[in-house]
Formats: sequence, structure tokens, C-alpha cells
Amino acid sequence: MEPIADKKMAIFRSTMELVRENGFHGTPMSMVAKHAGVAAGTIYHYFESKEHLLRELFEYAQQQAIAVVAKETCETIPFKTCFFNLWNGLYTFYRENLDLLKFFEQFVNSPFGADRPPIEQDKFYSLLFAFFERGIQQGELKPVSSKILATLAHSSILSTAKLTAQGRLQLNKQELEEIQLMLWDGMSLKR
Amino acid sequence: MEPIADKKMAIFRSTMELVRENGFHGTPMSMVAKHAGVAAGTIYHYFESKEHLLRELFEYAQQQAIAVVAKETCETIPFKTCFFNLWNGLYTFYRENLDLLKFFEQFVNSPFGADRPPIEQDKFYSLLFAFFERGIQQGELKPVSSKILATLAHSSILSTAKLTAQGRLQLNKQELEEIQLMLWDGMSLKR
DNA sequence: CAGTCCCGAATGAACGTTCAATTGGTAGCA
DNA sequence: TGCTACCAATTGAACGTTCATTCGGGACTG
Repeated sequence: MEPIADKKMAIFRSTMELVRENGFHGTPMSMVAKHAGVAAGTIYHYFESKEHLLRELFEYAQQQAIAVVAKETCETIPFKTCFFNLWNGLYTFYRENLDLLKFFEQFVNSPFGADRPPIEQDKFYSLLFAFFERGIQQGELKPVSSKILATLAHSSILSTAKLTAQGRLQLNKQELEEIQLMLWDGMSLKR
Repeated sequence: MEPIADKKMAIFRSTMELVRENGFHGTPMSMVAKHAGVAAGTIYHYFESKEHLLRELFEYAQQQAIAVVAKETCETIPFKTCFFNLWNGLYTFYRENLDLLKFFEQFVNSPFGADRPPIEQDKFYSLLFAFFERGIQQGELKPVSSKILATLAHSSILSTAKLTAQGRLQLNKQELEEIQLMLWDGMSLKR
């Protein structure tokens, strides 16, 4: 991965921040330009169009999420530990990158999100699938489609992060653990 | 609830359908007007602005979802049965009303969604909370905040519906049941 | 001087909204 | 029954604004 030019990075960051505040349509290119300390024309030096900017930003954001998953799904650690690490890792990542989370959600629910590659080719989900596949192989999880397990787990992380981030719900450490435990109880074979 | 004028209804339906296909910003009022078989000006007879139209449509859509929850959360039916009924009822509702689901998701993740009332005043979630509260009282569910339980359950429904609706995942009847069962296993007090 | 990076005023299309005009229906009255 | 007055519903062309994008040029680099 080659380093990303300063201005390009600034454009990325500004876009994410502004989209979170003003929404997809509510952030004109001129606003991005001003916020990023860049001329309007400069954006078009780096991106073909607004749509391309948005798509590239999505991919960039996804890379970051992928890095978190990759980091937490370590083969050498016991599966159950790994499971909780992953949940916490992703949850913390989303909480610390609210701009990204909000941008993500807006993107996948917009028409852009419609023409994404099939889920098997999605690098983020592929990693998740592989991880849960491992859990099944090792006899830790119920023998259910790994896609189902991954989706269930991820949706619980996302919805928890969204809810607490918006301030619509406050959770202490213990409650967060309860959520993870419920998920584990539902998915695991044991007991 | 007084009956909604024909044209107003047509505008609602067209907006929902078009927003699903073209997204929030991608559907100009002129497009809504043409699709609804109505003049542009007519929309402004019923709605103050585009924003008002969108907000009213959201409320209208929410009413429908509320009706489903109200129908399925019957006090006289055993809690566990009710739980599965609710899951299936909502899931089926979303699957049969994709326009609505997509509109919903776009709305709550847009800046509009930011200034919604606190969750306690949200009629939809209040119903859900009450239902899960009942489960706790009756000793069927773990003594966890009903808000957590409700959120977890609903997010599993939403993500399942979204994924299958987009065709990114296909689930047969048995797999749907497995999802519900995992959820139940996680949330219920074991005996 | 060729190439890259960057600027920001200018452009033209698209959009939300307005409004003067038209229609259709209904209530009041003789 | 016929006449008038009134109002809500509806129309679509027109308006003013906003926006994504373009482009001619400046500045720095090798």
C-alpha cells in the first residue's frame, strides 16, 4: 500500500466528517474543498467525480475495518478468547471512528451499496466467515452456516455501537460483556 | 386515524419506491410527481417541503411497523411462542415491504435520523421494550436491560432481512429457525 | 520545458419551490 | 331548479439557487 498524498488524505477525512454531519447529499464538493483546505478543482485532480470519491472513501474505510478483524482473529489464540477480542476490537474501533461508522451505514444503504460485489468476494466478510468457520471446525460453535454466524455477530456489534454512539443508550462495561455473552451462549455448542 | 387522501397516498408510495431505487438525493420532487401521476405543485399542497414529505413518510412507515409488533405481542400467548411469532412477523413484514425497509434504513442513518426523539419516546421501541420486560418478569429471559434485549433481537431481524432481500444471502426455512433459536438460546434463562 | 500539483472563478444543468390560472364541487338562497 | 359565491384541489411553466464539474493558468520540480 503506497502512502496516500496529504491532500488526498485531507479530502478523505473531511468528506467522512462532513457526510456524518450533513449526510450524503448535504455535503457539496465546495464544502469538502473548503473544509479540507483545498480548492474545488484539486479534488478533481485526485478523484474523477463525487461518486468516485465516495466509492474510494468507502474502500479506504473498509480497509481499516479489515485491519481490525485481521489483527484480532489470530489463529494461535483459543477460539473463545478470540471471539471476545474480535467483538471488543470491532466495537471499540467503531466507537472511536464514528465518522467512519456513519459513513459506512449511509453508503451501504444508498444505491451505491446496491452494486457491491457478492458477499463471497467482500474481503471484510470473507475474513469474518473464515473466522467463524474455524469456530465450527473446532467444535466450539453450532454447525450453522458461517455466514449466518458472522452476520449475526456483526449486526450485534454495529447496532450496539450505533446506539451508544448516538447517545440513545448508555452501556457500562458489564452490560457490554452481557451482550457478548448472550451472543456466545446462542452460538456456542457447549453446555 | 382519518383516511389518507388518494393523491397523498400515491405520493407516499412513489417516494418510498423511488428512494429505494435512487436513494435519498437521487429522487427529485419532479420525479416523485411524475411517478405519482401528479403535478409538482400538488405535492406542495400536501407537504410543506421535501423534508416534511420525508419525515411524514417515515412516521407513516413506522406506524405500519408498530402495527406488526402490536399484533404479535399478545399478552395471552406464552412468551416463548410470542417471541418467535414476533421475530417471524417482523421479518416477514420487512421482506414483503422492501421499499419501506430500505427507506427506513436510509432515513435513520441520514441527518434526519439524528434528531429523532429519545428512544424512550419512540413508540416502536417502547413496544419492544415492554415486550422484553415481560419476558424478564416472567422469568423467561436473562435479567438484562430490556433495551439491550430488544436492540439485539431487532438488529438480528433487520440484518437478516436486509441480507436476504438484497440476494446477498439465501436462507431456507430451517436456517431462519436456527437464527431465531440462537437468539433465544442466548437471551433465555436456561432451565 | 515538460510534468505534476494546485487554484478558484466560470459554467450550465438540475433542483426545490412558487404562483397565477383552472377546475370541480358544494353550500346558500330565491 | 337555477344562479352565485366560495374554496379546496390541481396544474405546470417559471424562478432563483445550488451544485458538480470544467478550464485556463500559476507555481514548483527535475
